[in-house]
Amino acid sequence: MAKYYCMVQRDSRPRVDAYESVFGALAHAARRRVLLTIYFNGGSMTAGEIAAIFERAWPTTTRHLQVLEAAGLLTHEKQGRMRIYRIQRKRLELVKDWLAHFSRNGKE
Amino acid sequence: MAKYYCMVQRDSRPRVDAYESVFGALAHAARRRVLLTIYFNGGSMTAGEIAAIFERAWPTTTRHLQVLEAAGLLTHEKQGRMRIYRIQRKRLELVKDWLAHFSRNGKE
DNA sequence: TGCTTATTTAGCGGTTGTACGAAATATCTG
DNA sequence: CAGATATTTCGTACAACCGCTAAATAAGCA
Repeated sequence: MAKYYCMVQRDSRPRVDAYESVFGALAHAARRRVLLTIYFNGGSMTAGEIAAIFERAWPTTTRHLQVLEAAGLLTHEKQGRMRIYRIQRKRLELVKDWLAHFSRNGKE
Repeated sequence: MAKYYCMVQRDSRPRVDAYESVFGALAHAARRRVLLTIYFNGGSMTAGEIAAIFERAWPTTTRHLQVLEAAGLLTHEKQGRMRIYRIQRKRLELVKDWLAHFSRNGKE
């Protein structure tokens, strides 16, 4: 009866949850597009600018923005009655970190 | 009335669909764990070995394997009555490719 | 104050995803 | 062939997700 590496991460729970929320957020095409759109428009946009670009109803976009923010991929600040969403590129590195598991040098 | 980059990818549909399936597959913790587990066990494992490690019922794991395979992250071959799943590391580079959009040099 | 603009919250159908147990398929073994 | 092993397919129940409309909140403006 052979033994296998199980890849359960018992500790570092915050990191596990972080993967969960980040990968979850990136799982939807609209949310990936939101990130790209904000990024290519200089890193920040108001909710209205974002919502105007997408076909969905505004509340739908709001929801996506919230998912992205919960994942730490966006932050927002108020400016008057507008909310400015700013991309957190650093957070995307979590994905890169996860991918790095598969690039141990020494393996083909 | 300002104009914004919209980030709609009208062409290259296969690539868009590929993102969809790959990010979708990675959105579930169990599937991410399957990939890591197979990778750290040498790149391939039988369905039974994989199913034995996870708490879920076997049919559930089968489904996850199918999702991963549909995304191109795994392939399988039959060997007798066993099915050997093999990781396709190359496919993970799609994720890296997508991330690369956010690392234009010249930007802070 | 009352009207407009900006944006979110609430609530509700519809679709999709997840997990399970039972049954089916396929292969090996005696 | 009969039985055991390996794995998937099927059918179902439940939860999560998505998108919508209507209503609420909040800020700016006359």
